[in-house]
Amino acid sequence: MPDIGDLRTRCVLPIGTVIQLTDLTARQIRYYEAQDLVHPERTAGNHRMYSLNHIDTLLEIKSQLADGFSLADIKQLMHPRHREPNSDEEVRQMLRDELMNQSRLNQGSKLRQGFGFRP
Amino acid sequence: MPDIGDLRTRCVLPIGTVIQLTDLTARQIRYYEAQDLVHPERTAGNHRMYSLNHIDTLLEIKSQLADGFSLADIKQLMHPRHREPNSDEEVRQMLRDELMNQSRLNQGSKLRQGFGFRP
DNA sequence: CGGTCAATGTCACTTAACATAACATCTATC
DNA sequence: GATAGATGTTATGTTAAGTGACATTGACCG
Repeated sequence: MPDIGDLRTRCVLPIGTVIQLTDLTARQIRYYEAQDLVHPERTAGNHRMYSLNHIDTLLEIKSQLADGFSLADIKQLMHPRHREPNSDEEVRQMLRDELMNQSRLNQGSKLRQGFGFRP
Repeated sequence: MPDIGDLRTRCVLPIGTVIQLTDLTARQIRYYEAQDLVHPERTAGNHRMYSLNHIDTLLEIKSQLADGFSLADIKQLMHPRHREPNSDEEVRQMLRDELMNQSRLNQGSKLRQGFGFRP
């Protein structure tokens, strides 16, 4: 085995490869970066380079989007700064929800909807 | 974990990354390919793309070269076609030799030298 | 309904990365 | 000292990727 260091964190993948591995468009990938959801490194020539962990993140974003979350929501989930609008329990519920891949048929942002739990 | 398939065999690394990971020059990497020692895939635009297994191979070549083998030797070692000039035992000896990283101070091709074993 | 916003597509233009080919160089070996 | 193996260097062309502006689509909202 090569002495390559941590293969999951080393930024060795150009955006073209990321497109293949995630089935996202370059536009999407760059937009998610603009929204502060991924932070690829740059080459000396300013080209983005991604790690396998970045791939994971992007696939996670893709999955969350498919589940009806907005990018803002996802950002909240990834960096739980000061959880204002929802209680911790609600966040946990969201994560459980996501984990079980249920509730795929809603419209709009789940966080904005408040999960439809308050009677 | 993403459904990325076999990460060791998937050709996702451009030559620039290979240069970083192996500390070889582009010239060397392409030359080894011309000598039939590595066989990267190509993108639609004809750019070489390497897998982690290719990295292994290149590092192996680098190591063998450092041990005094010629590219022709290494090719023989990698594809033992019809072993003519040396007996099986000699080849095994070569491999043992390589494995123990001994005899680093010789000059010329080890195969051409005949290992200095015949009295 | 008309407007706004979020997410993405598309186009134009520029630069970095990579490809090939030819020639140069250095070092053993014959 | 000519030859062959391994690599450096340079020139030139093509592909991949960068940014920025504008268009589009679909929800939502007053």
